[in-house]
Amino acid sequence: MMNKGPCLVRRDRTVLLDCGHPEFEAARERLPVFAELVKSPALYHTYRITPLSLWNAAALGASPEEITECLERFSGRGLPSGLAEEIRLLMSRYGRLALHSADEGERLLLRADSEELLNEPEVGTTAAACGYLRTGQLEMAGSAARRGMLKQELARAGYPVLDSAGYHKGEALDIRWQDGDRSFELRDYQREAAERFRAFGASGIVVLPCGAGKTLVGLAALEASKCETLILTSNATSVRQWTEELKLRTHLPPESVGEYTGERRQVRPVTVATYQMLTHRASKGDGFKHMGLLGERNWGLIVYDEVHLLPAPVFRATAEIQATLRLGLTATLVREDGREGDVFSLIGPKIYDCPWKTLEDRGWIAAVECLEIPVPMEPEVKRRYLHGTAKEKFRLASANPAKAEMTVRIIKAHEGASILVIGQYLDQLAELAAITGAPVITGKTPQQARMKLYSEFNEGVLPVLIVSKVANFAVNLPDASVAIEVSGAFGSRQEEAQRLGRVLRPKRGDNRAFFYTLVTEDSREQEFALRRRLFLTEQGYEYTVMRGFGDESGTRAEEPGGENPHSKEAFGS
DNA sequence: CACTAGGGAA
DNA sequence: GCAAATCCCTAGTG
Repeated sequence: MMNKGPCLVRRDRTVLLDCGHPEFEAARERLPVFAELVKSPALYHTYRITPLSLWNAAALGASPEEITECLERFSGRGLPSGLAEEIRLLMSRYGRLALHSADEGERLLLRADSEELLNEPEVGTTAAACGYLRTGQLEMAGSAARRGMLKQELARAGYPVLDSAGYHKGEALDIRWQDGDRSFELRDYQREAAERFRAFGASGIVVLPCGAGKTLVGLAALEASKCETLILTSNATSVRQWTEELKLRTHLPPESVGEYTGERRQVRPVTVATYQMLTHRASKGDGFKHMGLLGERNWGLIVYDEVHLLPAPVFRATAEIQATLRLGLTATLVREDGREGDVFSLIGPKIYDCPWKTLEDRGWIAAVECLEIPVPMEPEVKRRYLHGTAKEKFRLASANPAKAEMTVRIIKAHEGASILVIGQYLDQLAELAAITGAPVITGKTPQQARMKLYSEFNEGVLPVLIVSKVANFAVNLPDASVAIEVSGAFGSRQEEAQRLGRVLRPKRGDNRAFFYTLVTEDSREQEFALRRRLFLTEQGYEYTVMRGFGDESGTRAEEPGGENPHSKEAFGS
């Protein structure tokens, strides 16, 4: 089909990548810089170049020429007519409109680099709808209060705005690293990310994999900004982690660090709160009781941890406080609700990301082998499957009882390793527990019982632990060297990334880990399984399909010391 | 007053 | 387009 390069570039800004081509790897590394992976069946990956993916590339300093050259090289031929021009046009929009401050910050000026740009109906009417009026050939002016709204609406209309309106100072805070701890140093990529934030002198998002130490990047941002800071994160455990890191790594006195949660309401120079705290309301029609926290002190910086989880009301509130410096942290900038554009406009562009494989090459995270194990249905299950509705089909395939036996085989093959079994349905997990004898942790498991199981698992006393969706949230869940995914949500890319993250911590010895995903053969589960792994595929993870796992018996890896290399023979083929 | 169970929200 | 988990608040209990 393709005679030259690995890519077929189409006029609609999609790119087909041939997975069998010798230059596949090279192309796979370059494409994510400016395109998003949307489909990845076995033979061809489909990428899409969107305005947003181009703007993020532009924010990171890429030029349209580089992108066009890259596409030409990988397609081995010229691009469809007009495509290069379109890429140049879309990308050039980033930076052509800029916001500046005037009148001591009361009003803002929207400046364009050409008169035609302001004359574009999309630009003029959108800005006018935000209350911005023409004040000159190249200029419109309006209220600073509409700063977020203006950026959001213009970006939606296809015209991103470079925000150079600056930030208010915020209350100064004397924050320095705890220098008693000589062993502690930022890793090169953490320093680079923090440096980028400082160099930008503006808001933005840092993307790093699970376990790569995003918290430290956040602390470095605090240290660089030296102002009172509000940190927003996803859950109570994470709040606790932030406050502990703050006390451990910086010389801030404990009374300067506060937690604002259901348990305690401390508003201190550095305050950590949950998103749910901010968005809580007594009942549907009521107002948000705690959104006032955003203006409670003179915050100079707001850190949005797990920014991909940012709820809609916090978006709205964030639109109103655009004069406060913002740092977003996340492992996966993808959202399942399609609001990536609002993250871009209201928090900021991506200012740093590091491909997972790069961290793997440098040994900061484990090298994970991803294996897909097809599991057939027993005739009785198959019969019920064929008669079910679409929804029942997914449920039946996900909870396929034959997965239990397969799970047991995989556990056997990895004797001596720490193994997490992760699933979505409580009854399925209970059944697995009955068969394997391993304990289950679900949302109902009290915190104390969780801690006890965690530490047993950590010490290696407990080899197998079965976990429900708690694995998606629990930041303190111990690391494992093998994860077995037995079922998952409707194609959630984030969930897959989070679960893989459970085995990413570097391993002693050869630094290898295993991620198994059990998928029922000839079922609806397959399509969702493919969707789930899009983000990881984009990051360069390949899932090897392995049929009839463990059929040839007698191959078992055993090693003293717990961390065995899970001998290759056991995974032949 | 401290603690827990249960409801509502997203 | 589903099930499960989370968090916050309140009412009930001892």
